[in-house]
Amino acid sequence: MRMRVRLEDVARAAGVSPKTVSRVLNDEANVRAPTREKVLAAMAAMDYRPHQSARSLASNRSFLIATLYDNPSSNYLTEIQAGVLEACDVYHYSMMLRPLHVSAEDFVERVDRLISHHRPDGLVLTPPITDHPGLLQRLRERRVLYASISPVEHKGTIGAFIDEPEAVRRMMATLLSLGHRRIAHVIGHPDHGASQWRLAGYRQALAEAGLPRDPALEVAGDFSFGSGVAAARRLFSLPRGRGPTAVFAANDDMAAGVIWAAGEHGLAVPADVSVCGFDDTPIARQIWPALTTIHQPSREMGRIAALQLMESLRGRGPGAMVRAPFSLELRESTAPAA
Amino acid sequence: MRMRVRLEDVARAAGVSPKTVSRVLNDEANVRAPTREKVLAAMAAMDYRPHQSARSLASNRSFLIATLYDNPSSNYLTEIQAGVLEACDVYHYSMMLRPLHVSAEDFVERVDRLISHHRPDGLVLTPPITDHPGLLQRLRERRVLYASISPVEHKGTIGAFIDEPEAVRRMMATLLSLGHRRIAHVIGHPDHGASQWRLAGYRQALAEAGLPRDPALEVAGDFSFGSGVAAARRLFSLPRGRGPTAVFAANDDMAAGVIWAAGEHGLAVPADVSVCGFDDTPIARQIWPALTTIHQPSREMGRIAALQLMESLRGRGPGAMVRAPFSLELRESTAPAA
DNA sequence: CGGCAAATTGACAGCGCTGTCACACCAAGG
DNA sequence: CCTTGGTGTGACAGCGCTGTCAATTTGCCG
Repeated sequence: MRMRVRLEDVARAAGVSPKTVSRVLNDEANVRAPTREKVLAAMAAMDYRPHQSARSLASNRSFLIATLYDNPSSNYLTEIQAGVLEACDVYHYSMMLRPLHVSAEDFVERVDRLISHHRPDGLVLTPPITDHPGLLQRLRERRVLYASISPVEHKGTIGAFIDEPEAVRRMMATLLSLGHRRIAHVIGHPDHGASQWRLAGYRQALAEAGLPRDPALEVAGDFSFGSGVAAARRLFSLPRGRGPTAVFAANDDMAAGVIWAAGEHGLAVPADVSVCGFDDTPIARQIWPALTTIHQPSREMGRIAALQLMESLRGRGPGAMVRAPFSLELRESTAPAA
Repeated sequence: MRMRVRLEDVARAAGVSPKTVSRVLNDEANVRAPTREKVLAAMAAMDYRPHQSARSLASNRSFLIATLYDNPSSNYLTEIQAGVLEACDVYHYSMMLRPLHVSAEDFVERVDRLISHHRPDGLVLTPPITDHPGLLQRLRERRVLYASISPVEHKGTIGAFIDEPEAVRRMMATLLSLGHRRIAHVIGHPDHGASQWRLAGYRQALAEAGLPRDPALEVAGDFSFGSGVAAARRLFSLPRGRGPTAVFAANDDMAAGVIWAAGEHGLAVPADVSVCGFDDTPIARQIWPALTTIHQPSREMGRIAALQLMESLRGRGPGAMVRAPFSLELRESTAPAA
């Protein structure tokens, strides 16, 4: 096998110094156009591939970003991940993935070790890691740049989000307009900001519609399928007339659990009870009946967050917190109240 | 912020040469126990973290493995991925992920570029990439080590697999013992070895049971939920008495599609038709009724494959193709034939 | 105790690239 | 004509670690 082509070889071929090739490679200013052309031509002709480790060592950058998550929903995460990878492709970065447990004793320390070990140039944080005060503080101390997806606090943070309160309002309006009056809510994992927004939105919508709030209809979950099943069992065991005619679950996995439990209890969806979710992960279309839900452009959000991160790494402006559009997907799991 | 601790600093503190610290770091032979202790103590005391890029540059290793996939099933992949990450943790490797399209013109070239760019020490291949002759040849040419998960050809390859023919046999035996005689099969993606095994196993089981083979009951799919729906629509449209009483789908996603289509056609599962899948991905428990399926320990297989890879990278033996255990999960989607 | 092989340790030169700074060159102004 | 200041390019010294090979120490034998 041929020896690898090094920057020095390109320099020789182009008749310039290695440093000039380095300049072209890094897209630096102050290289005359003809020189740049010559170098680019030589690179192409020799099929030059820079050695990342050497670049990292010399320049103290890693061309690596790490995506941190602690999320039981593999569907959601796969989407985010795909978006981040798309963005990495554009900027010739690579990505590493890191599953974590926010509630673990050594959570911050683990991230710390990750940073020391792999020295990523930046991080992409996903909920609920976006909202861990201890971690955020540590990152600021270490001057590690990060982008957040759907964080609770937008100020001073770059990343992507959707207008959650508005989305919840739309979902509740839909259920109310179908004539539902006894609407239950399956609450998400308490560590997630999204759980708060969705619960608050649910309560506010009831209040605005002049409906009473029934504590029996607010059931705790943790975003997992199983917790949806458990919550639904409680709801469907309520005495006649006190149970819900519609269930708004804080995410799709739990909504799927609710539908599963409905089957178990001999309830037909949507004839006996309407069910809706949130996020529009693939499972929303893979269950029967297909789930009415809020479509959250997770992949796009991953892409945007990573782009913001890499642009601010490159020093191209400070980056921003970008609002992504959501949509309400009306499918077969909801129907007019009986 | 303190300057980073370098190997040289540890050497000074331990009173040995940098090279000796390097030896300890790399777990090399020929370091006396007391020396090793001293060095380890100094490392711990100073919280030393080696600089990966420097290691890579000097030793021409990257401590990186790449997992390549082209698989529509995010559940399956998430599991594999988790297993590979577990193994990476043990050996202090990192992993990168690469989605690809085997059928793309430039498939091999893309992998080639990936290798030149990131110089992973090894690859983990997942189906159907495990069986792309062009790629395998290229990898051998470039002397890139790889581990395969469920490849068609085991010879000369390291990785993990399950005894597919035996698993299919068990599944078919179960359906037959429930009294089913008209059993349909939804075939997987033609590029995947698993599709061949599962189809062959299905046919063989019918033959051994003395049942006729009905081409109308063998329907093509591609492992996706949607293809399961499409296949089932065809099956459920067969004239009375010619349709199946049980459907064996080549994976869970398609089985979920079949159940979805059953709902659409007003067929009850399992009262009117039994359905079973293969893989036991999370969706198997998240639909109603829960899916009878073959549990494939995907996570474990990912872990094993990555371990085999890293052990052979370390020169600890040649690595092996390891058989992982499967199990039949009897759930609610199957029942005796009507 | 000398002598030899094996085990252990260290000196040194890079790995392939970029930061720093010096130098060469040019246009405009005095 | 010589400055001045900006722009473009190159020389050189590392970045932090490991491979090579030589030097030293150790263990063991007669």
